[in-house]
Parts: sequence; structure tokens; C-alpha cells
Amino acid sequence: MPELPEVEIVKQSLIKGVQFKKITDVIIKNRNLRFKIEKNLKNKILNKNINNIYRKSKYLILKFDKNEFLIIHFGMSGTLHKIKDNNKIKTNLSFYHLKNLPKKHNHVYFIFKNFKIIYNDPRRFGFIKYFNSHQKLNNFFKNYGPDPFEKSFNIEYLKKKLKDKKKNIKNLLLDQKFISGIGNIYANEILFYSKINPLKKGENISNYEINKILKISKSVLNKAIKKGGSSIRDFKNSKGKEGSFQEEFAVYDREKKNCKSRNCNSKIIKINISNRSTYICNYCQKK
DNA sequence: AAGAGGCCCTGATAGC
DNA sequence: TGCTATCAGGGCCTCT
Repeated sequence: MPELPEVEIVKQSLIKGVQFKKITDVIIKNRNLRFKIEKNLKNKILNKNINNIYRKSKYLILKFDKNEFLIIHFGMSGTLHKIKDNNKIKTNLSFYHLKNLPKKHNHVYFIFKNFKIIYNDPRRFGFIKYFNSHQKLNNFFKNYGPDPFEKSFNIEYLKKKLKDKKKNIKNLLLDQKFISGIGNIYANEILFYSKINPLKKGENISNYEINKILKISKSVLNKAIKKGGSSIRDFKNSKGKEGSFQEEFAVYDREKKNCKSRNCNSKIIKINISNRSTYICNYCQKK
């Protein structure tokens, strides 16, 4: 499901609804995610207060008192849902992403005093991990590249990392060791607005293009955050507070549609790069 | 050692 | 309608 903007929306929702609240019970219905949820997770977080909530790339980080952390990754299909105890049917729409609580694939119930937060993940590509120190948390992220909003994501960094890289720029943007937080939707969008062909090799990216990537990755992601993220596929018809950035995609999922650039009469085409759908305007993104 | 592709999994949808 | 094939906001692992 989510890339950086969607996780950011979840984070913002949680800050409103869950920060400074205490977990009074944890019910694990199904431990099978990308990594098995540890058996004694409940004992580790029971009766603990969530004192802060962060996002790092596509990860949600819950911080408890005393430097204990829970990280949540949503994989392709993970979602969080808030259910109020005084009305079992009504879900709280301030939470990304689904309107209603799904019947299947609810893996974990985090119980609070007056509500529950439920982690649902049909495809099980997401995971939940606990760390009991700052060092262990940092260690988990040590191989991750900067998130596009971090200061270390700058000209020098990109120049250095792109030098002699044979890998194409699309795969580089998707490589979390290189930049973390960008996924398939936003990689496509960023390359379109940067007017860079996704197949262009890293080593051939010019300084001018590096500057474009720096600037445009931030602007595209920021715009998506402002729109509440992207809600596509099974989410696209639901109403409520889900994101609307999908309505503004320039290229993603726009095969055979008109290029949105002014003075361009081309159609968006879809190609395959490393088994991920890649959408380009061949005219605007010449090699 | 970097880079490409397979694979993990379920569900929605398109095409026959 | 009911098959089957393909595809999906990700990323770890294996092979070359």
C-alpha cells in the first residue's frame, strides 16, 4: 500500500488520536507477516504509553516512554483502522485508509481505553517489530538511504551515489538503500516531472537532472501529502477522508492517456522495468 | 559486488 | 457463470 506520503498521513492521524494514550491490551490474531510477530510482543508493550509517533521513509515508528519502539511497515496492503468501543460498527474515518474494517486479515488488535487500533494486511508483506533501545532502532535503519526530506539528501550525496552506477534511475529511486520512502507511484511521477527517462543509467544523470530530482521529489511528495496521499484500487471508490492524489497522477496508471504537459500531444505508454509497471511520456522523457 | 529477477501472499479484474 | 491469467503503493534473497 503506502509510500512515504501515505505513511505520513497515517502518522498525522495517529498523532491526533493515539499519542499519549496507553495500550491496555494486545490481541494477536495472526502472527504471519513478512516476519513473524514475536510471541511476547504483548508483554513488551502492555500498559505502555505512546509518547511520540514518527515516520522514517515508509516506516511508522511508535515511541514509548524509556526508549522503546514499535515499527510498523505496511508492505503492499497493510492498513490501520480505529474502532470506537461505544459503537462497534462505526469506524473512525480520520484514519487512513479504508472506510470499513475488513472482515479478514486482521492481524493485530491494539486495545486502548476507549478504542482499538487494528492492523490489517491481506498480502502479509508488512511487518511489526519491537526494539528496546535507540541503538537497536538505529541499527535497523543503518542500511537505509536518506528520506527525500532529510538534509543528507543533497547534491553531494546524489553526485557521489550516482557516479559509475549502471543501474537505471527508476530502479535507483526504488532502492531504499539509495533513497528511502519512494515507491512505484512516486518514482514514476518524479521522473516524469524531472523529464528523465526511467531507463537512463545513474552514471548518465547530469547535474542539472540531479537538481531536478532533488527539487521535484520533495514537491511531488509534499503535494501528495497535502492531498492526503493516494488511494487506489480497492480503495478508490470509498468516501471519507482517504487521499485524493490519485486524481492528479501525471503518468502512473495513465497508459494510453494524453500527456499532461503543455504543448505535448503524446500518449503515456507503459513499459516494464524489473517487473514493475513504468509509465512514461516518450516525448517529455527522452533518453 | 552490483544488478536483475524470483518469490513471498491474497484479491480484484479482464478475457475467454 | 466460472474458469484462468495477470496485476497490484514492497523488499528480501538468490543467482549471475
